[in-house]
Amino acid sequence: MAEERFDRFDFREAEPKWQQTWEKQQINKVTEDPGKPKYYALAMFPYPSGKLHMGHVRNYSIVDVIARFRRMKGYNVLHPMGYDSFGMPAENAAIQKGISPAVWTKANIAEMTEQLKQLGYSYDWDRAVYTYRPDYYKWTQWIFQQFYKNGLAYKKTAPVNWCPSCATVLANEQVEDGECWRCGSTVTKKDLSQWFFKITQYADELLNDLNQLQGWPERVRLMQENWIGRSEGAQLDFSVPAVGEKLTVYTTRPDTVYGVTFVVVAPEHPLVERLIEGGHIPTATVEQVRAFQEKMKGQNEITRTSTDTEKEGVYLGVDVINPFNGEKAQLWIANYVLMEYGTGAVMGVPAHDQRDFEFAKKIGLPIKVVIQNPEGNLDATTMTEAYTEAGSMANSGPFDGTLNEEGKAKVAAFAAEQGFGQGKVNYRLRDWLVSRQRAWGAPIPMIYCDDCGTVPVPEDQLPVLIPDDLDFSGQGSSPLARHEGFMNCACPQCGKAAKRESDTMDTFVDSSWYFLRYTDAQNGDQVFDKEKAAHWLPVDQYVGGIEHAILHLLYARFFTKGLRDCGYLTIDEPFKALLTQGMVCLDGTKMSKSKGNIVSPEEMIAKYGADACRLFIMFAAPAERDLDWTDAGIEGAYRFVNRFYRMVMSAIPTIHHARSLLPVQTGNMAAMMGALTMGELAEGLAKATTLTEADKDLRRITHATLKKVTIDLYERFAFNTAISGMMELTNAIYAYREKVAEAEQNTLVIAESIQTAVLMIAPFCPHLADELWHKLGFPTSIHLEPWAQYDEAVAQAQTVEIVVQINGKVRDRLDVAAGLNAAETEAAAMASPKVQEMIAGKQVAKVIPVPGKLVNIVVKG
RNA sequence: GCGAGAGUGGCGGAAUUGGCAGACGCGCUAGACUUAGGAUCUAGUACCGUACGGUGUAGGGGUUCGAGUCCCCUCUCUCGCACCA
Repeated sequence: MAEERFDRFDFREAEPKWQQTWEKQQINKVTEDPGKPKYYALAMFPYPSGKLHMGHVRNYSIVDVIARFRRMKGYNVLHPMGYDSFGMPAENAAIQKGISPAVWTKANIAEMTEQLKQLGYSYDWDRAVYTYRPDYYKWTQWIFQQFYKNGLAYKKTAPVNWCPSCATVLANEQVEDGECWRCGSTVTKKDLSQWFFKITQYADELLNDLNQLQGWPERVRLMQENWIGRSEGAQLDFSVPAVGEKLTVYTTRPDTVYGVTFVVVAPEHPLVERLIEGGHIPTATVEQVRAFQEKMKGQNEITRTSTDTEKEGVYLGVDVINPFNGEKAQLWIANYVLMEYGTGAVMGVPAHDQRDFEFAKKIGLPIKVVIQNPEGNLDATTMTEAYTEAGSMANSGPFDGTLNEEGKAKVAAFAAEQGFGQGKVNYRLRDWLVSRQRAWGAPIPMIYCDDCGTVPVPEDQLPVLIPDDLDFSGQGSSPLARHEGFMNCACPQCGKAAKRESDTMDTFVDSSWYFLRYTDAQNGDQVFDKEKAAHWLPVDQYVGGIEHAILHLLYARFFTKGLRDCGYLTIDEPFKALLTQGMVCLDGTKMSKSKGNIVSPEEMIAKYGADACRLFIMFAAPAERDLDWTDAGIEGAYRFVNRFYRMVMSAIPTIHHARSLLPVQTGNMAAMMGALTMGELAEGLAKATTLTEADKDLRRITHATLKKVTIDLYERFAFNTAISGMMELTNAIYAYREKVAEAEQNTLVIAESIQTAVLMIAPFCPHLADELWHKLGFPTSIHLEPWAQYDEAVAQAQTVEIVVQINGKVRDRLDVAAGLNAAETEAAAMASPKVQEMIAGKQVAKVIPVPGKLVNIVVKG
């Protein structure tokens, strides 16, 4: 017989063995089961860039632990995986290396799937989705058309963000500090006709429903709230006598409208052109205006819109009229007014807006106080900054004396009554620009016909396939636009020659609905079965990086609401709870290829095994926080895996011996193989009458640890403390077996503590756990076992140590019976001779007993 | 500038409800076992002090019998937004 390695968990042999066993037995396969509560655990699916990095390992380990734990707790768990596999890197590989994007993508997916399997994640691979495959993007295109039919997708010409390096447009959310989120190039503006999704239609709902998302981190909700940027105010029409038209301004402070001393429009405001065309602006000024416009164009958006940038502008030499009081106000253009927000025109109230104040001071424009402070001493001539606090309206005609907060609505109502304005809500959120001038994405399924206009590709002709003979030599327009066979088609309505849309969809469209497809991934006839979707959704726990706080999470929320309104979903929100995991760092900075500070999961798995890797990454830091990778740390996890293995292996003969003393019912496979079931153990221990103090202690620690770990995994996602609890239990088991004479050791107590420990470690180290479970004599996988039940009574200590403080300083420690009330606790403390000695001759002012914890005696003198 | 979060031993971190600060792990020290060990097991390890004891959770103040935890001020770091009218 071959020598069995006893001192170390042979992960090289055991991990692949168990992976194959699970796959063969299909233990991770899941279908709807009305007999069990459902649980949908989801990790953000990866882009197949090549190999897994530690960030992936962290993300997927967290979700796997949650999924495995929930399964053991009796839930029917949906735990899928897939690939967000359209996008630029594949196309760049095609351009640079001449490999087809599909081939490149497929190879990467194969490699990453292999690694995910090596890590022992419990995915139902039958549900995998691959966004680059026609069977997926067919439905991406189908959803586009549902949105089109329901008015949620439209085409318009607008100044859009353009990344010159990626040669494509970008959504607002994909511009970070004026730079392309992907390549970092400075983004410019271009006027183009592009497809948009009408996310702004849901602005209010997206904002309000954030309140429902109590399972989300506060800061993500806040980021979305800020991004949506709702503001309440009014639009007011100033008149421009020179051209006989209205100039509408947007303001959140209609209560200050009587304080307007100038009006500013964005340099690119159309009114400016009309004033120039009409000859209303002096020639010398026109030159200044043109120069100013040029200067603004040359400035990138960051500098122009930075708070630090000094305010500057040009007086157009034209006046506008305030409709409230008929007063004239100078019309200016200035750098700090943006065409994109509101109406591109603002009223200048220097007394009550800091920006206007600075501008007025610089230029020398008048300042007029119209909100008086409670002291009543606000004076335009002595002000050093704008007064933006509450007050009562002054110099404001019929509104004088009105509290300004009330005045806001009153002024807006008055404007509406008089026909020169109305209350208005504004959002920072823009519609989502989804067109991309790239080939490796889902083609937008639209056709342009000279006679019929824009015509959707009929549903039975979906998907619009990406040709596999694209020319990526990278010249001029996108490869799709250059592909004659793709571009030329017949109009579905009139049959005449027509052209296809050459743009593809933003890859964020693909990832906005992948979690819906998991509920029915192989459906060839529908996007998904409505009932299956209704069964699994919403996602119970979503886990991913904070970098998606706005982009992906906002888009997915929008898609959910959009598909609901198209009649395909019954939920309002896709992700009930969200956990944003921290980054994996090395030497204090995020691991990244460009910085070269990478620890490769591949090497770590090869050296320490998947279980040790998983354990370390879950132990080293709380899930939300950044984690510093250390070699010493994973060594520690590796040591613990082996220490745990030895603990169980050395106890197995004892446990099997205990089995032999008990009757075996026929057909009990586990019993025949020497195993004691958890039920038998509980029963046996309930009857046991000879438990020693050491036995009771170990049982108490076992049950207390089980309780702690259960709560940590169920309610807190405190994986690090769950693991530390298991380490403590391991230490306690070692100590018991070290300190209690062998003849005195209780086999049932040992078996209970050992088996409980193995069950608890199963979600973290699935291979180790199944190996040990098997060695203990169980014929079936531990991952099909129920989670152990803790006994509250056993977990409770019979005696507790209480601390006796005198004036807040610890002076004595007493062992007292558990469950004493306040008076009994106090009496126990006062009975201590040591305490009596220390308070002798002093006046006891007060005694504060805290049952089960401490007693504080306050003495004087 | 605004908003959010964080600051605890040599290091990662724990303290869940205001109640023994430093669990657990790393590192380090010593011992045992060993031909050997960078394996394993055992013990120790916040700081000052020989000790009795004292001091300690970024700094300062406050509430309380009692504060890492609550309140106020200050500092540092991280993230998000950044002239949004």
